[in-house]
Amino acid sequence: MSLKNGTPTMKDVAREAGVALGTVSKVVNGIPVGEDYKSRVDRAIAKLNYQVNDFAKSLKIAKTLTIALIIPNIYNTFYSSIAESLNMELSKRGYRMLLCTTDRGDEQSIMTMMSQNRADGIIVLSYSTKLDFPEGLPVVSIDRRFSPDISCVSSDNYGGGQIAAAKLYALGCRRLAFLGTATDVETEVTKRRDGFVSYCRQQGISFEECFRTGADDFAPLADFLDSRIRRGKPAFDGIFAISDACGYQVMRYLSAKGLHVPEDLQLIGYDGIRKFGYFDYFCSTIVQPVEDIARACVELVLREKGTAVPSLLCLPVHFEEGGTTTPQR
Amino acid sequence: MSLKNGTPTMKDVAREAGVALGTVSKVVNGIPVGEDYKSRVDRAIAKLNYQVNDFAKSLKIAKTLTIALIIPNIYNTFYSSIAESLNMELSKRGYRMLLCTTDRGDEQSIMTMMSQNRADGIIVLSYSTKLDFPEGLPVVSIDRRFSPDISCVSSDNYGGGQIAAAKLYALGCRRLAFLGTATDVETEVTKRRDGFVSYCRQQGISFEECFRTGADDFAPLADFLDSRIRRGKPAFDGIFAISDACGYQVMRYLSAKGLHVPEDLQLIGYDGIRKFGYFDYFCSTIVQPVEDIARACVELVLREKGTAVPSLLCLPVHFEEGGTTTPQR
DNA sequence: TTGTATGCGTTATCAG
DNA sequence: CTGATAACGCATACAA
Repeated sequence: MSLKNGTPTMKDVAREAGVALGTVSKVVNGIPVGEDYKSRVDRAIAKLNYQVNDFAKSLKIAKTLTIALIIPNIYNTFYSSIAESLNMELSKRGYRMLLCTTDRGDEQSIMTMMSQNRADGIIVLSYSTKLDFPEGLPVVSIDRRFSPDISCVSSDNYGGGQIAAAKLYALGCRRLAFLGTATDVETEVTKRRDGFVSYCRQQGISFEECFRTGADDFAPLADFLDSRIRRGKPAFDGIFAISDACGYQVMRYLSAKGLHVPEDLQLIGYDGIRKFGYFDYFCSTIVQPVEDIARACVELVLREKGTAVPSLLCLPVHFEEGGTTTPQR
Repeated sequence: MSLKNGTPTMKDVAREAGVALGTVSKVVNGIPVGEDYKSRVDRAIAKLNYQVNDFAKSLKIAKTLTIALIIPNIYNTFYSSIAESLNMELSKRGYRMLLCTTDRGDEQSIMTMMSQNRADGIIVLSYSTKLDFPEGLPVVSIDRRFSPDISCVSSDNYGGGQIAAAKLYALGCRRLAFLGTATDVETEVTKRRDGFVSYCRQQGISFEECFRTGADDFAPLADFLDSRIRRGKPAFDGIFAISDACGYQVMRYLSAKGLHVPEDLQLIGYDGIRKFGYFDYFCSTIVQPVEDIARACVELVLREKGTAVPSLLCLPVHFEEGGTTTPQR
């Protein structure tokens, strides 16, 4: 008989099993106890359908069993897939995820909020203005290096850029273009360009590049594309866009100009975003290993204090055909 | 000076303010205390940057301050926008959201999990097999009526169907088609068809309909479309698809067949999903009021026990042009 | 109105 | 190895 509201407590289990409270706690936490004791406790737990109260536990061990995820939003398909994978990985380990979106609201108040007693660690994916983190809280960042002692997890942006260039070249493109975003904050994402440029230089491939200032500022790219289109023919035959979203905008613009992809020129994006989250890709793309990234973040943020952590962890990417490149042979 | 780990407790505040512990608690919870007492406590709170420990509070008041969201996944753009809005609305009221995705994992174990002591209420958006909810826990459902005493919030599916039919008709379509999904579980979503059919009948518009068995079963629709295309011309000039995702699949199929949208036929979907979550719509669509739905869900699930709740709450939708209908004048 | 004491469900300490 | 018992931080009935 459970005492009051129906949820059995450890005390109930102890009484049911005829053992002391501490013994139950030990069994629950996997601390060795006598064989017969253990089985009796196990039976009582099963009978009462007992489950530990996370709140009491948290209070006692001074851990929240919660990891905060700071992310711009969750409706952008890339962010949401990251969030989903993180959530799964965390709950698999008995942690909950506290979702903090920053698009509408100041990030700093969020930081102070969780510095108090709401999270045991922070996973942050944010390209926005500088934020400083609460002392002593493990922080793992995605795609951005805040400081040497804050682990950063990202896809292999540099390698991805190389792959994109190599792919375009292999598909017959000889004059390439990189369309990117010139952010005010330095992130790993810029390495996509570096890898691309590196490959082009190394192989002696001619290329151009153009940058916009943000995701909502397409004008520079439009001007650039305009200036490179003569008599309906573009000055290049292969484009590497810094993201699928950027690539999509480019495609839309090109098609408005009467150009056809991939016939007139081929295009590769980055991220691996699918329509509706699970249909076809928006464009041929360098796919980020979202699940691996999530797993790495969780492992790092849950790491024992004191163990050495890498300052940067790059996970491999791969190319996926998505209709904006000519399928090979 | 905070005692041990740096986080000040109520006791610290009491000592700092020179009042009793209970007084601090009262101030924090807005219970009237003497004016001078209150100001002293407030000052101490500010000085120490005190913040209540949610876990201790939860333990004491036997509430988790947590609402569970049960949803198939979070990468589908519609689901993720719902999740984001719910999260914002909940955190605005001091609640956290516990995200439970059901796509990969059994839903029932989730239910029992939260019946124990993890959530004060449940918001569920799931079309999957029957699930029974823990006793005494407030449950609000989206798009599906589990039982008369479980509030259901949805967009005005019936009205949306009518709007779609009316719109197509107003745009000159005279032979319509409805493409839907025949689910095994009855949901509010089916009313999209009902509203559509109702309008057609009422106006004497001829129409056909075809159903698939699930989102991953496009074959029936393909067969249907095939059989209705003669010499490159479809037997109808307007399509209402039960969702944007369905509409997108249809568009893709039609374009593979050499048909042009909206020239050869016009198409309206449902949901209001944008590419990448914030670009243009995939198709002309009936837009769901996601934020309103979220707000309604939160209000209902947080409602005081005993207050009467509606068994069904329909929120208005509206049409948005998305390139698959001919823009009006 | 203010202060005190008790207990929420756990874990951890320490004596048997 | 086991079993009482003392916190953890807070809210609240109860006493002052």
